Amino acid sequence: MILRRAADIASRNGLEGLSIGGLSGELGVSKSGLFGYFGSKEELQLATVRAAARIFVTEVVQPALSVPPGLGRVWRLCESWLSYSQRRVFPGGCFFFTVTAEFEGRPGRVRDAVAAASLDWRRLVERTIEDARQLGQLIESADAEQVAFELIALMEAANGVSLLQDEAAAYQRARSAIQARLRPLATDHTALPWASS
Amino acid sequence: MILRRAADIASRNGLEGLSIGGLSGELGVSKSGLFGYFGSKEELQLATVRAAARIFVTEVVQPALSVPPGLGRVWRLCESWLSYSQRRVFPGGCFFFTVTAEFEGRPGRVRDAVAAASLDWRRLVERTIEDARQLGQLIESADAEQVAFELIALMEAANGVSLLQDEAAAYQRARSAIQARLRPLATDHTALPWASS
DNA sequence: TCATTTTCCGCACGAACGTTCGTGCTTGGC
DNA sequence: GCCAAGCACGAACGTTCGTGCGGAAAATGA
Repeated sequence: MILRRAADIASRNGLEGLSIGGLSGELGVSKSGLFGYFGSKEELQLATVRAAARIFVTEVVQPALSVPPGLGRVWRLCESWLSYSQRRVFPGGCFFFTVTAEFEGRPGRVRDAVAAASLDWRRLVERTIEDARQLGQLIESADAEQVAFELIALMEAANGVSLLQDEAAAYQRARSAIQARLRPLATDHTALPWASS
Repeated sequence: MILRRAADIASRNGLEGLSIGGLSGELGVSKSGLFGYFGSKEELQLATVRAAARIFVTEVVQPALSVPPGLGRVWRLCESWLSYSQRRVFPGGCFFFTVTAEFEGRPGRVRDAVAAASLDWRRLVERTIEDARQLGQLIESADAEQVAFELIALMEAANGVSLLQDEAAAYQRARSAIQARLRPLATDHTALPWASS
């Protein structure tokens, strides 16, 4: 798809750095032809965000849904996110990390779309943790929103550090920090999901 | 200073979104006059990074250096960073958060400067933690690099979340997460630095 | 086969970008 | 008082941006 390439570029240069002329040149089509597909640059940006969200779901969310709810799914969600970032599914690391930082300052429809996607992701992590708690796999007092905030923080930091100072150890740091955060919350310490891998 | 305004703009729109024409317009000077100061846009960007680093030192590092080394200084460092972000010293939140995400993808002198500043900051946090450990205020097994990675992750996440979904609670989340991370590392639980405030 | 519709390309426009140039105005040293 | 030097200005350069228009090519339906 055209939008796949657009998301690749945007993950590196941001959605403003994504130019219609540059994109059409890379794809070997005319600028006006590509422009006609979307009608405006903003629409191209919005379509790119949607396309990136679909890829994100395929790469991160769906693998986690293949394991049953509980602590195992929480861990798998983190693991598939880290893998998605580390494998450079987008060449500039996590698409939403780049684009979120780019638009957090200014208003507009693109910012709203990015914020909505980011919120969806956080809610998903929260719900996955809350499910694990209600299944009795996490202690009663576990605060899903707080834990989700912290896990996402660790994952995004690994993405950022590994990209800026290409330090692959960042991912291992995130992994062990996540395990250390979840371990005291688990009710059954003999069945920690990462012990088997 | 001219560069103060430049850093403000860049914290919102990035260093590429910082245009010479736009900046000169806001300052009421001519485009070519402002251009003459720097000679190129890249030089303006580099000067802006240096200016932002000076502001960062004043706002974050120096307040922490006013308290003696140890766990108290570690906490103060985190607290002044969160305050610096929350008070919007730069209107777009932490300057380096925005600019780091912008340049992590591509090469060049600006990226190197940003990466160096980011690394300096991480090293400072690591050293501050390591000092606390060697002073006996943290347990022997405390891993300064790992802890620094996690604390920075939490702080930056608070910055990002509060900007994108203007959710001020993010800062409180980061604060309590940092405390929870440091608490089991402290040797003297009766003198935790945040208990007094 | 022909008419109609859709797709996409070439081209051009205006605006904004970074950059250069020539020229006055200010100012400090003799 | 004068001259040299340095600033800051307006104008213009070439490029690239997003965007609109008209026509060729291709696809579609009868």
